[in-house]
Amino acid sequence: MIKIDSAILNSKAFTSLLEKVESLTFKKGELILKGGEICKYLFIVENGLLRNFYYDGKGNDITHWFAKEKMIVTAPESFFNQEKSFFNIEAIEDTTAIAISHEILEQAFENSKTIERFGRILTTQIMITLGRKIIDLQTKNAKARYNELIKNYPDIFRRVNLGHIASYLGMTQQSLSRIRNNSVK
Amino acid sequence: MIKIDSAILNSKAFTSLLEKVESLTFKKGELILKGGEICKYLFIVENGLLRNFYYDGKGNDITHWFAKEKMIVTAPESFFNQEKSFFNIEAIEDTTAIAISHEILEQAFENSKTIERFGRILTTQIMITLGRKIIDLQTKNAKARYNELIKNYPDIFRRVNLGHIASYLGMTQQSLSRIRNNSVK
DNA sequence: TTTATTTTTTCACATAGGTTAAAGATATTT
DNA sequence: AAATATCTTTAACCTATGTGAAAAAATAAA
Repeated sequence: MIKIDSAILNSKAFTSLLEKVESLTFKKGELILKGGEICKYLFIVENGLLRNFYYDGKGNDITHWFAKEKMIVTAPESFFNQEKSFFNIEAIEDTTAIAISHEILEQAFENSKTIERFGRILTTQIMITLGRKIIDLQTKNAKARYNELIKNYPDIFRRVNLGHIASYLGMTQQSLSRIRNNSVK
Repeated sequence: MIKIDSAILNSKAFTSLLEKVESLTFKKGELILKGGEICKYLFIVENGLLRNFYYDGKGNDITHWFAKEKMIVTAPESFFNQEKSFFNIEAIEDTTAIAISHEILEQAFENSKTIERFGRILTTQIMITLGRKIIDLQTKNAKARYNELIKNYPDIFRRVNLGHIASYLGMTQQSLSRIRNNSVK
């Protein structure tokens, strides 16, 4: 979950990039990108909520990433390398999002050092976030991971159903329910 | 575990960056960066093997990242943001590594679009790799994660002790041993 | 407001992998 | 080559979390 700084969103280079892009709308429940397709867009959510998730076709649905207002989401390996996507993206709420196409973004990277720099810093922060998540999965138990999320992103619990949150936290929905209610230490 | 493409290593922009940096040597077992310190360098291993690991002070030692020849390693959040490090770095073998300081790299980012671009692409690939690892931890059992590593990086097993590999794979050393020997499905 | 649908909780039971401790191996130092 | 230190395996036991199924609650639709 990566929020884009307003200073950047309002920068000259960025606003001129945004002039070239479309804003798309999605209905709640809509599947925006299906695994196996090539991801055309990187989205910046204006309003609503998107989630990126892995689905293995056998019932494993793992939320990888939520994106609410001002947050960014895509299927990274697919969008940046223009290969078949490992992830899916869906709208959890009715959503409008700025959709930056691969072509437009690559042009922007070519033409603007500021944008290139912004891209580098953004991916660096995501890299850091994901690295922490790996360590959390390996060192914290389910209860501690839950507490961490509720501390840092309490609003997510109001907007997303618990099944998605559970998989994001690396546990089953039943475990999350058990943690929330029963007194799991 | 991210390998740097030779074409990039040999590019003009990169070789001119490399003229400005030092090559450091470390003895096997040497702690290069201790959690809590600020990470000065991003390393590109020339010879030997480094590992980045998390240590919580209570016996949890989690290998996060191995770097052998031509691979890159640092403590990302510390190096890029110049804040106290969450991770440690140590030499697993006698190692020589190109050590690019934060200052030099930031200058290079400023002065060279090629380097800035390289940085962006590199962090993008790391982001993708870490994203996959999260899904693997959540969907694959210990045995499957082991098989994956031995398929993709068989040499790591020859050079690194099993305790480090086990924590990299998100399991205890005893579990790894059980998987290797007993017939765990 | 009734009916249908989706989400959340509950519960009994199963199990992968953790824990603790010790014994074997292997490597390193004296 | 003994002695010491480090690494790996083994084994018995334990527990956090998964599984499967159902009930309860909430939400949406008719």
